[in-house]
Amino acid sequence: MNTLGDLERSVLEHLWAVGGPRTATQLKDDLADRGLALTTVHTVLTRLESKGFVAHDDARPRQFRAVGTREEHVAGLMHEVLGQAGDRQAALARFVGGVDAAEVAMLRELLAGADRDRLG
Amino acid sequence: MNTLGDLERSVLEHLWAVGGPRTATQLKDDLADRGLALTTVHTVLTRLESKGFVAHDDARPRQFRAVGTREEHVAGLMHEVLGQAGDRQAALARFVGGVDAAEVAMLRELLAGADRDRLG
DNA sequence: CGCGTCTTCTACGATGCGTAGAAAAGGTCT
DNA sequence: AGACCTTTTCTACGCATCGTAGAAGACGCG
Repeated sequence: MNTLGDLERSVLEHLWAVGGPRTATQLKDDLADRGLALTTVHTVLTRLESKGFVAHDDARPRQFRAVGTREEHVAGLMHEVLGQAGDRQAALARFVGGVDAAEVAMLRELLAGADRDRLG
Repeated sequence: MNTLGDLERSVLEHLWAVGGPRTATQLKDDLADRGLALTTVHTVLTRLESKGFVAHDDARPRQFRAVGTREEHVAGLMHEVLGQAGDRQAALARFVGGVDAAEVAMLRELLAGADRDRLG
């Protein structure tokens, strides 16, 4: 499944947070606390790209951007994880047993909405 | 987060499937298609144990068993993944958008049940 | 006590990731 | 055009994890 290193995750999350394209130099500065070399940022971006999380254009200072949103990614991972369960319903039952009240309320709303959609 | 290798996963899933304790020799035979050496099975069990997925007693042929169920594990992972979302509700919304109708029905039941519990 | 089994210790090769230098490619300024 | 700086790519090293298992030690049975 997914497997991102710490640095890969940091870079990707920064791109998600920024929401737009970013050059390697900008990213290096954005993550200045890490004190990374520019080439390190490039390597990580290349790896993220080969994993399908990032894309770049061919403008001269390359513009890198995240493919998809953080929430899409998380939802996708959740489905992937759920797929590992033998008994999906049992796993879902345990899962909802651990979400907080506000989220339960929201889920109920969403599910009701899904019904309305389905029933026209 | 989680990070199990292929073999570790196979062994753990077998233990989940079996549901009870199993010796290293039994496991080696259970996974005979892999053609593993007994020591390999032991190594993997030891690693799974150090990760908290397996426990053994101190009977003479050691009995290894899974700690927790597969569904608990999956539910735990789902929470872990959800915790990575910036906007949990958005992630949940996307997530439920991708579960099938039968599961949606079950979720609605579960959530209604949660309400009944909460309201006494 | 001696032998077979079970358990632990140690290790090696492959892969993934953080990290970055070296080199190549491309633009800029005079 | 030539020299120079920035950007991009190539290559690599060190470390951790994992599949894999040999070697050696601990244990129980005949």
